[in-house]
Amino acid sequence: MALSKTAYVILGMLRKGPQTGYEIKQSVELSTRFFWAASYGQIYPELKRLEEAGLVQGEAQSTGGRQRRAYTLTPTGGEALREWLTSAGGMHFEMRHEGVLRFFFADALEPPEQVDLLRAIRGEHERLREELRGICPKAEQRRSASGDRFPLLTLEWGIAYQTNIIDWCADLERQLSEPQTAIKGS
Amino acid sequence: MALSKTAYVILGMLRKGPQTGYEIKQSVELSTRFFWAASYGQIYPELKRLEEAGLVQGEAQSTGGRQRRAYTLTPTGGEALREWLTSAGGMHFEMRHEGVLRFFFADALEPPEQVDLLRAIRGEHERLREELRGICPKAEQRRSASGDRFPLLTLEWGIAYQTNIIDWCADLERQLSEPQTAIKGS
DNA sequence: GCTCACATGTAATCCGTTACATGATTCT
DNA sequence: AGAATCATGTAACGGATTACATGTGAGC
Repeated sequence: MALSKTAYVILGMLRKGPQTGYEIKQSVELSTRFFWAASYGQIYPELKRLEEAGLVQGEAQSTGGRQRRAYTLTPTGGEALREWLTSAGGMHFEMRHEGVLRFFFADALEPPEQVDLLRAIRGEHERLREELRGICPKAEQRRSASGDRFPLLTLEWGIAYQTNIIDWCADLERQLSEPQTAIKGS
Repeated sequence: MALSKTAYVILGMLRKGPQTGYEIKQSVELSTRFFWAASYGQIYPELKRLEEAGLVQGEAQSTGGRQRRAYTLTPTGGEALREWLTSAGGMHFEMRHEGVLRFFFADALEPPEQVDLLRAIRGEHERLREELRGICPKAEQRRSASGDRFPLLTLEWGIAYQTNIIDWCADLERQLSEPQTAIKGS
């Protein structure tokens, strides 16, 4: 019964206490989305499957009319999570970056257009970095409250990662703006 | 008639001259794969679609018995490529990184296991970096031959990118190995 | 009364990988 | 003769997004 990575996202999110599908989605948006996204179309069906498999336990919380179903991690689910976290072997790694892809073909553009492209890439990563920085206070609060520093560490990694791409763009923008000098590789 | 990003990969690869599906796949493996992968299951059907749309022109090269069909970029195809390269608006950006995802949940692990995880992540990125470095000579040759420096620049970006993750892991491995000291965020 | 956030879910669709099937040519 | 590489393609499957459908509760 191999689980999808997204199933582990759910198990991981539930390890600190019961959550509804809606809340899991919110957590994902505030944290893992930058290195592992998940949509409602995955989360709700996956919760059902995990319940059938006995890894989570759902309970309807009928607080009046509004339907709400919170899921708890079962001991079996906790074991599955731990097993995944400690398992060896190739971890999924994938990147799809249209900006870099375009830049790869930038030979087909005029120099000013090449610089425009870099500026556009940089702009998107700057926006993303701001988004991440906006999340920081929340992550810091949670860290103080729960003592779990890992969400904050991954967030800071994300910010550093964005900064690297931004700097790369800025460097190349400068180099490509001065066409007289021979441009070396690095 | 909106084209998929992978269609643009094909158009881009063909802009330097005719290539077969097989050759396109090889080019992808040596270059764009690290920021935009493509499989035979996409390339061959896409070539057919692009031919029907008049963006590429296929020609059978029956050099004996072995079947071989090389595709050429048509003027319309070249325009489509240029239009994409210069178009504004949100570029696709996606990352799925199981290592970082696991680290996000590393609170559920014992400190030594946390360090093991970081080592495993670092190991994979070191292997990837070696792979990229292995490709460098070829990219440098091509650059000298064609004068197109962009493939080499993206390759160097990839190497720098891997290095950043490797350094991040190494830093954290050191920090987490000394549990006595209070560990700050950055 | 209206809008926004809460809340759950499904169906259509897209994108992409993997595995399979087939066969020719070249190199050892 | 056999292995590796060249070469093309399809079918099954899996993973994920998007759009849609539905309704409650709280605040303005």
